[in-house]
Amino acid sequence: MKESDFDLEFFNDNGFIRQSCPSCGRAFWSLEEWDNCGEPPCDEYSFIGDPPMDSPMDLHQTREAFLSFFEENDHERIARYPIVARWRNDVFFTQASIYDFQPYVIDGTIDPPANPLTISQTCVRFNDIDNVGKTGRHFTFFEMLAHHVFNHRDHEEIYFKSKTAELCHRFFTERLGTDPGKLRFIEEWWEGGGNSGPCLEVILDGVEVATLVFMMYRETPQGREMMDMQVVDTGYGLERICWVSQGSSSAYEAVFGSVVEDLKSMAGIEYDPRVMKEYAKVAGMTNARTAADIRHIREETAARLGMSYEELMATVGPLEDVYVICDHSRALAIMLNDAVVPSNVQEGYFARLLVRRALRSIRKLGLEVRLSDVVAKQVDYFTKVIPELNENREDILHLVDVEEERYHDTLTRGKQLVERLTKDLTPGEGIGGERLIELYDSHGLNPEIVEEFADVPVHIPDDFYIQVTSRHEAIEEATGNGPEIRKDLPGTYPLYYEDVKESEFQATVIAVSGDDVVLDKTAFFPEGGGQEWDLGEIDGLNVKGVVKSGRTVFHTVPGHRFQEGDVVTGSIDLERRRQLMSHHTAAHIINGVCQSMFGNHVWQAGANKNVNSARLDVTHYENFSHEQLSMIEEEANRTVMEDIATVIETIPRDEAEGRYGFRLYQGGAVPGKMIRVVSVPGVDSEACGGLHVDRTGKIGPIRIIRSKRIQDGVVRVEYVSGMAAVKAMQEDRDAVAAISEELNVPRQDAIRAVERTRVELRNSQKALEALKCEMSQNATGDLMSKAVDVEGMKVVCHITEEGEDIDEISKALSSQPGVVAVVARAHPKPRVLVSRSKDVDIDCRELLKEIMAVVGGGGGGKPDFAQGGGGNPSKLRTVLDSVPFLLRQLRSR
RNA sequence: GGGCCAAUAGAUCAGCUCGGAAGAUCGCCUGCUUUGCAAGCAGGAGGGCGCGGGUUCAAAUCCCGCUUGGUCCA
Repeated sequence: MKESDFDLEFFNDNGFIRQSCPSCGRAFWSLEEWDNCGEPPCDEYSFIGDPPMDSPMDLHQTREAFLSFFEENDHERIARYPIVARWRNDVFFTQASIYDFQPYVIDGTIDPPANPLTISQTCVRFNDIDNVGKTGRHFTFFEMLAHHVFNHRDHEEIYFKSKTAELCHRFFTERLGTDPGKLRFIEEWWEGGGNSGPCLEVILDGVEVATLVFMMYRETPQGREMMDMQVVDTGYGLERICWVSQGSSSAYEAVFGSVVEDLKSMAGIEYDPRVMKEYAKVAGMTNARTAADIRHIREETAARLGMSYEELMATVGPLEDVYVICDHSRALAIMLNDAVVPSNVQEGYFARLLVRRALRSIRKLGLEVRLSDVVAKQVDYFTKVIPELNENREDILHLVDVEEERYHDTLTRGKQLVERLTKDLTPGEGIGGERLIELYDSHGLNPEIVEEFADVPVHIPDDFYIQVTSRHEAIEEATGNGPEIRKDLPGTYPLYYEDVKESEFQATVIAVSGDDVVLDKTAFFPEGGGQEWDLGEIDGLNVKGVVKSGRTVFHTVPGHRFQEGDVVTGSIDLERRRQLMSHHTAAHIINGVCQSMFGNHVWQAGANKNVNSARLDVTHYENFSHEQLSMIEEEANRTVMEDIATVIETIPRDEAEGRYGFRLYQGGAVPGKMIRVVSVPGVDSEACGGLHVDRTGKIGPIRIIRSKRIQDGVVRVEYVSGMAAVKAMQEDRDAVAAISEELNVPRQDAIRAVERTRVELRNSQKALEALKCEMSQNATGDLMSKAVDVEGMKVVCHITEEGEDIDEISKALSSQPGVVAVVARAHPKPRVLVSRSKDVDIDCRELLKEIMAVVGGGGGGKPDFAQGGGGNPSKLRTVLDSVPFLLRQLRSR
């Protein structure tokens, strides 16, 4: 057996005993000797009703106890990071405190904000969402308390394994008053996100209260490598510790404070602590993974209490719904505060999921409460630790209301759908199988709701959700890799950041590859941040494109003959650049205006600025109205006219974040220690690598063209500014002038004139149609007089001339009594209609068949009307003449 | 990022399986009945079947692509 990773000074000097658990076989350290490792399923909870700590703490007290303890022990307390991990593109949400420092702190790109540090990080995880409310310990939203150390090999070690275990032990014993002998440290191995290392699970009275990870290795295809950075990554469950301190029957009872009490009394729930205690114990023993596990927990609990499954569920069921509402409303408050806009894609979907699940629980309990009211309680409860919650209060609650309304609409649609569906069922037939799955998967109606809406039996298979999942599993995608970065070339010095108005420069060619030229320095701005590249010339040759790869700028200069070492002269098309800068600064202003106008949930979701037009995508729950677009336009132009000096500074990342917050990262993740921040003071500050005007007045007019909802939760604002805006105004003016001229009216009357013209056109079309119909009616008299009598039927055959309406003539003829009408047209393609009066007994299809047999082509229809076409038009005359004969033949069969 | 469902009259939908002259209900308009209202009776208007291709004598209907909305999953 390999030597222990945890032969620590702290354990050895203080008399800890290394033991091995007889049931799971894992090694653990403790001051006392134990029968097992203490973690379920080897052991069960023993703190319920008998907390091992000095005094019960609420959530806020627990957090404060932790953070202040580590502050007193030389850790710097830092603020939480947002719950949407915008600095990363591999995940949506912050799921652990270490996420805050990945990848740039861990890989050494930037320094940690403090070292060592302590934090309470807000997190969400959705993988166990089905267990929330049921197991007594699962949450979607939780806080991870942590102390972190980043030991780089170039610096002296701050502390590592031994001190970590010591601090942990001291926190539980000294600060919380836990009996030292109760703590057990299980040796484990941790792997995640391409890293790995040994770890200790800290067990207290049957529950894992902390995990101490020592991130030391990088897992590569070549094997395990030691990292330059040795990281202490601890995670203490705030909710767990709070729960243990109270010894309550479930974590939910401990952490939700007054919110859970309010809901219980609203729902009129009587709480039986004896049942819940047993339930929590059994749940704690089970690694709840599937619906079957949950069922097992319930059966086991019922057996222990000597009651039936149904009796147990009558007690536990409503409580579970209360807990779900508490959990989901809390997660929503934080997520919406951190600017998640509910939608049907990406991170927004998880917000929608929470809203809908919470509403279902409210519905099940029959509560007369809006979800936003519950979220408001959570906002109130958390605002003392997250002050922005109060600032964003209105915005958060509005988003919840909008989303509740959306679900209401879905249910209304769903109800109609189910009613229509059940109408067509044969008596006794129910809804089940594929149909039930489709109602959920395509229409958002889960089986319980369908059951409620339907007045027929609904058969819900036990593995319903598994079937839904398997539908989605079938296809696995292969995502392509991004463009390769050439790292073999030296960097290009960016002259464009020094003086945006300097158009001429000299530089030396340092590499050549096909049409691409690399210079030692350049004033050409490469494509980036949604801003298009500069155009211009190098030694008189046109530059077609400029891109940056890594730190190297490539100029595409077709037909060049440059060689390494050549000294060249570049010149920039400054007019173009001025336009691009105008569009770029305008984007920042529009973004800032939208945020202050509509709320904190508005974020940039994408942008593009070229020379003729520009667009900015922002997160928002509905498209902007014309009035709102006008307001945005007015406000943006006001900012322009105030002629504010823009500020561009390159400052350390932590300083920038401290000053402007995470709103900086409108354009997404930005690597590096130093960040270039572009500010329009009082309006907007963003990390941005683009080129900007130095005063907002230079933007010129900003003109919003239109907006459209490009996906649920994202609105695209199309705009132009500067000379492009002037051009757009001119185009509009010219268009209106052209329209008025065409209509021969003064421009202020143009709209009325267009309306009138449209109505007139429409009336004329109607009149023409009526006229055609009338003419056909009139023509019937003429045609009827030429009718041939065949066995009492008046047979009319006619080939239409130019201008006659074949359909109307056919209809008019057969609306008279006793008629068989064959109306044909030769151009542009042969077409034959056979119709008859109601009182005539022949099958038009058979007659048509005979006719088309001669003409060629095909046809078909109904007994009283058939139509066909194709074939040879020159045969029409002859075949129509033979219709009386054909009819007689048919009759004689 | 991916799967599924949908788009037809002002609104809600049928018609699509299996191609053959575009329907229902509500709402709207006119008239009658009623002191008035709700309603009832009689009549009427209202439709480029989301867009673009293709197959066919013929497409709302079948095939392909797109747009818009909904929904589920990650």
